[in-house]
Amino acid sequence: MSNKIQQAREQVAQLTQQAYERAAQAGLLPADAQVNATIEIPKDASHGDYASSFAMAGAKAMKMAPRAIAQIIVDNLQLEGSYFQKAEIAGPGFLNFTLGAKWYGELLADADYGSNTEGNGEKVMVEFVSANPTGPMHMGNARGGVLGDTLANVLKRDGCSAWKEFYVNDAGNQINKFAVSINARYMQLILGEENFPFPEEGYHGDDIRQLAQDIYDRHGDSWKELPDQERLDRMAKYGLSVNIPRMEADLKRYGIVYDQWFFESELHNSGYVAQTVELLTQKGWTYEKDGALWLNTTQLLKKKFMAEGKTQEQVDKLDLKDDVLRRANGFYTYFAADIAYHRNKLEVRGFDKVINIWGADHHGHVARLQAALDGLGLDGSHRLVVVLMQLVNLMQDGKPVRMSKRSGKTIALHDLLDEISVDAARYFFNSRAATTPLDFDLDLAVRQDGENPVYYVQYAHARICSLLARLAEEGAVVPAAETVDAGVMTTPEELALMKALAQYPQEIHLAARDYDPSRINRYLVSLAGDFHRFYNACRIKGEEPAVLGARLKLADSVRQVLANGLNLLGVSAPEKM
RNA sequence: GCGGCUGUAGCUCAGUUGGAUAGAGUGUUUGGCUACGAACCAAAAGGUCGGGGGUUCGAAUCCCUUCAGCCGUACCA
Repeated sequence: MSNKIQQAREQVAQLTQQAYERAAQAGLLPADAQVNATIEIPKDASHGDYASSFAMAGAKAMKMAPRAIAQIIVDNLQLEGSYFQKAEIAGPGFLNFTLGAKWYGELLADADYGSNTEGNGEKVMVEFVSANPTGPMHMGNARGGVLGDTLANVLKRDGCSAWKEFYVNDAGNQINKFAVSINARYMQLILGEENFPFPEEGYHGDDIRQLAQDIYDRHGDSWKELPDQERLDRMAKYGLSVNIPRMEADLKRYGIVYDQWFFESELHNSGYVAQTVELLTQKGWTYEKDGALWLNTTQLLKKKFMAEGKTQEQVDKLDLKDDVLRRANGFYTYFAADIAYHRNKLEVRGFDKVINIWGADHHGHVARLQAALDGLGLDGSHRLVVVLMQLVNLMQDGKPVRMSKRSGKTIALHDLLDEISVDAARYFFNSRAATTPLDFDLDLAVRQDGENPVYYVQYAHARICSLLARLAEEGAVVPAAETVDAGVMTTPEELALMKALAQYPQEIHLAARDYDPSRINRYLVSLAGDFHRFYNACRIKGEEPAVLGARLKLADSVRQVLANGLNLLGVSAPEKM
């Protein structure tokens, strides 16, 4: 659907400018005044549909009172053939424009709801969840999952080419801890719990015991005699072979299917991490100290911040530190692998932009990763976008429940989905902008009633489907758009509903632009509300044919937008409830 | 110290480029189905937009300052 909101806005600017030029030519207003007018949609419908600040903004340049300017503009406006039926002066000098039948007619005639072209086919990757494969996914992953999945959907509808990716951290210390933990449980099975100490830093969850039990069931105590390193390698390999498909299945159940699962281990095994670090060295960004290889992050960050407009003084005040890329023991750090991974995204796979959904506790790593990519000449400062997601507070009985992976007391995603519907979970986790903490009320979440706003939206959809079906039985079908006269719909409820429909493409664009898919939730609730009010105020059945047809068309358009919007969120649009 | 996020109605939160009387849900109070779905709608009540300065025709929004809460500042990932 073309963006009717933008079109009307542009026309207000155009009409106003033309009126000004006409008046200037007639000597009524000073010529060649540069006026920077804003055009907005008034909150109060009695102020018209669009308001221009032209007269107020031009008062200084023209040395005239705003209302006097406004009067001359209105006198010289030519609205024939435009989207508008009238323009009035109000308040300190606002020019208030009211939409007419032409605009509403085009709106209903445009059937493709929500396919923008603003994204210009930009190749974008959204990497999200990327949970450690050492245990079940938790509430934070549940939020990040919806956020990333929905954002990618929104970007697609805005005209980008969006790719969904999961980065599997199957290398490094966490995996080592994972192996050591399984190993300890395995040895305890054989030797008895008291005869083999469980490592202080290990994972304490029951899932680790289960993995050890599985290994014991299959192989008995035959792994006990293996050399330590080989036994640990086998433990890790087995654990990952169970956990990764399990994560994939849990996410699929949650409505999330990735384009690619990318393994960190491949970056190491192929030598790409080493090669990337070597490249940084060639560019002069590294140095050796205490046996380790360091990245000169301080310099890179200073360069980045200065380029962003910070002063030397501000930059000097910052508490910056360099980072280790290769440890004294010869192993590469996670940071080194992350640089290589993002180089792969931008350089090897050629994404124009990469978006990462990260927990807010990782915010300290954003600037340094961008700076490292800058150091590679990849412009990470602009091409890497990190959406920092505030953590989820699990609430029960009005009190926060502390989560800790170490103690094993986490609420897993699959447990959550046993309690509440996927629809409710997906809607709930997308109900707030990523930057605000989310309180997840367990008591509320388990309720599957009207408390959750998702039902309000779904109900509107089901209501329309039912309505259309009922009328179809009586021979009243949705008319073709070109036969509909939108001008017969004049009640405030009908006008408000049509304007709400027109807002959809704009919402998609803003959600994409701000990386904030939670806008879609709020929009859908608002649209559903506009529909319910319309439904309550305007009857369809039994009305005269022109009105019946127009309202039927309107209801069907709302149904389509609700269905499209819910689909973006990964929430079902039921025809019956 | 330095840095990030947050502070708006009793509660949970919206608030596009600065705009007109700061909104919605929920909760409270009161109404509306012999009607196309009442999982709905309508009305009332509820505010020092954390505090203080500044910029201007005009500030929840921009700038400065200050207070409070959460988080980060590893040769962990």
